[in-house]
Amino acid sequence: MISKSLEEYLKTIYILKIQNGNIRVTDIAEKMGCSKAGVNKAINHLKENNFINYETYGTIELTEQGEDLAKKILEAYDIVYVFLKDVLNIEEEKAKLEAENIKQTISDETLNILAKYTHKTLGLSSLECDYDINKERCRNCVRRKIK
Amino acid sequence: MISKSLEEYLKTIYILKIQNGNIRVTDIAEKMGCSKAGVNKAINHLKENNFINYETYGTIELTEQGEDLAKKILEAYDIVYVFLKDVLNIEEEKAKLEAENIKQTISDETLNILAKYTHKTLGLSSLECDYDINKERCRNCVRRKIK
DNA sequence: ATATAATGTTAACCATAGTTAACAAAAAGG
DNA sequence: CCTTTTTGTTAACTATGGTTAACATTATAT
Repeated sequence: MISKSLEEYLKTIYILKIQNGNIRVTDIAEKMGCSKAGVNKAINHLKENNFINYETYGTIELTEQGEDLAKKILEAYDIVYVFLKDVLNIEEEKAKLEAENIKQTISDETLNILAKYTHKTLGLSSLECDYDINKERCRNCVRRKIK
Repeated sequence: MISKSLEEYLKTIYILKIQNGNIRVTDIAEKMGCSKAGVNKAINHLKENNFINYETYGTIELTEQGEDLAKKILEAYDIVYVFLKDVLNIEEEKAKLEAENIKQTISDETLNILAKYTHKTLGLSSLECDYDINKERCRNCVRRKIK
């Protein structure tokens, strides 16, 4: 298990790789509002734990394990975000900020239940929701709608 | 602002004072599953921040500020707990554990919204819910039911 | 090609939040 | 009342997760 702090770095790396293709320590530091030294430490921890490949002064590449975890972190974020925004009707920007924090303290089981609850509440109850964060995505899940 | 860790100590002190009347470092350490040395450090921080009165080898007393915050922390816990248990139908013990964690990352505003949502969802929609964690409790709020 | 700028790394430091082990004080029992 | 036990405190240490400042490396521009 990796810390929530390192998960945030991993998530940022994943997002930046999709957005920018390449990825530099400076980009991560800017995006996360922290020092390059902090990023350097984090990526070395991520490397030790086999979530990224990295050699000093080299390029940052996610391993399969790293990509899987990054996706899972984003899934967790989305589940909480949609619940806050569409079920509780919390304003978008506030919901984003809040989802970022809340997702870090929710268990996988509760996330699954919350995803199903949101799905049902938003009027998709005729469709069977088989969402499981650790397995395949539910093809009909409300989450797909915001992608 | 006090850390989430110190809030947990404060909450435990408040609960133990209600349950046991008096309160000792050892009680807190047992309840929280940590060392007495850890408790000692925590109560000194709480003292510095005016949440408790304490002199070395003396008795621990909550200040007004301390009692207010402890109550607020318990309110936050209850809001999340009831939502998890009665809205999401999560099993009681799991809901307790989870509420303990989740409450630490939710803002006051979102807690207020969640309390109102739970209230409405559990079929109390004919009653006006004016719950605000920083003000008076809603007299008709679902939260009152579990007390 | 080389000076300069941008980027990345490392060392030394800080705060939080805990630990164990040794010690001090208070309470309890005989 | 004095010994033992319980309780509380302190010092030294650990880990995480940051920081700044100095330095190293790489990239860029002329």
